[in-house]
Amino acid sequence: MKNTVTSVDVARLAQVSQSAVSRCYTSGASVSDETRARVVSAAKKLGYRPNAIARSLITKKSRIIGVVMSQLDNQFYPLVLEKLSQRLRKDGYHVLLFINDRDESDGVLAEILQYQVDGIVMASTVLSSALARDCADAGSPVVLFNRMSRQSANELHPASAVTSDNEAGARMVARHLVAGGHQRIAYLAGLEASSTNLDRERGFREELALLGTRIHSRAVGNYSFEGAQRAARDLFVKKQDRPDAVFVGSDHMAIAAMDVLRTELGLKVPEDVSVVGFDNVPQAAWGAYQLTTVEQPVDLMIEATATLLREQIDRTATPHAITVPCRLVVRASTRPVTSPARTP
Amino acid sequence: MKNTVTSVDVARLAQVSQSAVSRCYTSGASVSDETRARVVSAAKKLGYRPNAIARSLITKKSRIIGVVMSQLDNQFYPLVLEKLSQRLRKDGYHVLLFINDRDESDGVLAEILQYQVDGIVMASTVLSSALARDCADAGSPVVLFNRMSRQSANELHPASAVTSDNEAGARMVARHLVAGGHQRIAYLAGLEASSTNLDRERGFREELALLGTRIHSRAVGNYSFEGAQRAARDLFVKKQDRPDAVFVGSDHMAIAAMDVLRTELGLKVPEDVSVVGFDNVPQAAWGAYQLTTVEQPVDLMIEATATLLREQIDRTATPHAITVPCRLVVRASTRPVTSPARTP
DNA sequence: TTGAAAGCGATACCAC
DNA sequence: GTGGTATCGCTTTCAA
Repeated sequence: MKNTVTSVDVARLAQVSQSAVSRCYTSGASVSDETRARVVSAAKKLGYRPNAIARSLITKKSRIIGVVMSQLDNQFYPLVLEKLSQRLRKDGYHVLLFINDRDESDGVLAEILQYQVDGIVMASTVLSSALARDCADAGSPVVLFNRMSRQSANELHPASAVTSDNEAGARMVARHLVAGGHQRIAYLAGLEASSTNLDRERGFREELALLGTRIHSRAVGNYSFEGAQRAARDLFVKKQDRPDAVFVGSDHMAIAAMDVLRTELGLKVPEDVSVVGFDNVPQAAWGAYQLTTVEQPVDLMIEATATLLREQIDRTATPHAITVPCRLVVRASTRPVTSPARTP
Repeated sequence: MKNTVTSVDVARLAQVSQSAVSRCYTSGASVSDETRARVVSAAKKLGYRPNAIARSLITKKSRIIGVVMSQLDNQFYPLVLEKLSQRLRKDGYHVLLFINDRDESDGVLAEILQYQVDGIVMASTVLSSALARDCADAGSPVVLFNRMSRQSANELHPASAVTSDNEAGARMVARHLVAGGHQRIAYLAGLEASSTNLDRERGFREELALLGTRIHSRAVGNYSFEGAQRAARDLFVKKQDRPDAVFVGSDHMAIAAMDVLRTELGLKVPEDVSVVGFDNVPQAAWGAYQLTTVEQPVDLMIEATATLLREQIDRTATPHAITVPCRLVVRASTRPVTSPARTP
């Protein structure tokens, strides 16, 4: 922070008032061509850049959005971060990033709010719902990304949220696996308290029931790579009555699970066991695995996030939730529907 | 940005002067216990939080570091981002994130500078060196992460930089592969103009020469997943005189290459071909591949970055470069040194 | 220790 | 269209 050249300096050099300089940098102000020319040239000569901090102070708009995230090792989130940052930039916003590491999460909020952010996007699974509420209480527009909060559902503490239709996605998986002739279908859960996991598991369970079957076995991976490795071992270590398919609560965990299946347990995917993920990570993540997955439409979700933020910032609508559809993309990690297993 | 409760409000409620309130929130100010107690209680009652924007305006310190990054699909960078953000937070700094998408890069600088950041970390490969120079010219402390700039080397336009010893790392790879008995060693290059790639390739080439051999074949992947896939096809598609080892310029590309080798070309790693990467991506990235790689010590690099930033911010040292050692971690993607290939 | 007052660098409203 | 002036919320002398 060394840029010591101010609008006053420019005004002096350009022989105009300081107000005139200011007008040249605020859109929709009336400045004569001549004045503007002199200001611009003076500004260039001095290397002047308007001070966004000072501007924020008076306009009461920082043009900064606080983004709270965790689990950047799950490739879904870097992807979201990248697209979100680009999308917000189009609206003239910048991203102040807060990465929270499980335990600590209260300090984050206080720090965010001090920076007078215009809005907050919470894309962190490990964040307590209370936090979102606190933000809302503090008057800051908040959008929950990929998670709903109980409070918002109850309309007690309104917070906007954007999610994909996790339940419907999970139902598709159930139908796909049953149609593929699978008999012993396991579920590898994410963080049990998270809304995504609750919705996915519920949809999966209910649709299986409709199809006359049920979850064969279940383990918890807590949305972490190591957790999913352990869970996969638990599910598949015993040879008898082994699952012949597993629906994993996230792509990130699905990749971990497949590693274990193939490398440690010598199982073939999908010959021995079909694997389905959820989320939509870039190909660089699943690579040769050709993972069948329920894709969340990231672009739509980002767009919805931008919309919800705008609505709250402009106070043009009250907080609400947007749910976008997701779709099942079948790749080589599951057996085709007309599978040998179907006609044993 | 709605927090309309100011220090004046608190002062009124606490029956003290506004200055007194301010002192309670600046470390090293003298306030009596009684005054502090009244202020704190009033602040809590009103939900007061000091306005960081206003503070920055007067102190001329925003406590914000601009971080410029690209290629978040390369897992090395999310990892860096996470650790960097946490490290800077310990110093009381926050991260304003700029993700630049190849083409556009000039606009970024201007936007960063307007926010009066206290410093800038450039971890983007696609950034022109000129940009770093511009920042330095503007008087902003800049640290180049994982890349050197020609200018800084020439001492013409000083910029701090932290890199690992890419050249030494590449030499280790050369020795490892030759010791493993490999005869036809290929190099899969990253972005050809980048300093990392230049250093890695030079070290590799020179060490091979010392060992009495040379690069058998070479292709360019430009540090992208797709580019590396194509490059791997080019290198290995012809069955005759195929390389029996390949040093890939980054882990991200190495994973892409291994995908192609195993899935498309039916080659076994490391039986048919050994693969070595470079960078240090989390296990979630390479998973079952057990990739041999040159690990850059991320924590050391982050620490160096924080140090270089401090030095420049406090003007306690002139810009300079820090190079940290890296180490070869041998895993299952390369044949052991006492390999059958050695005694055919 | 405390309060009054002077800015920090910009925007916004005002007459002209 | 243009220049003066109050103001944004805070830190910082400076007397008291």
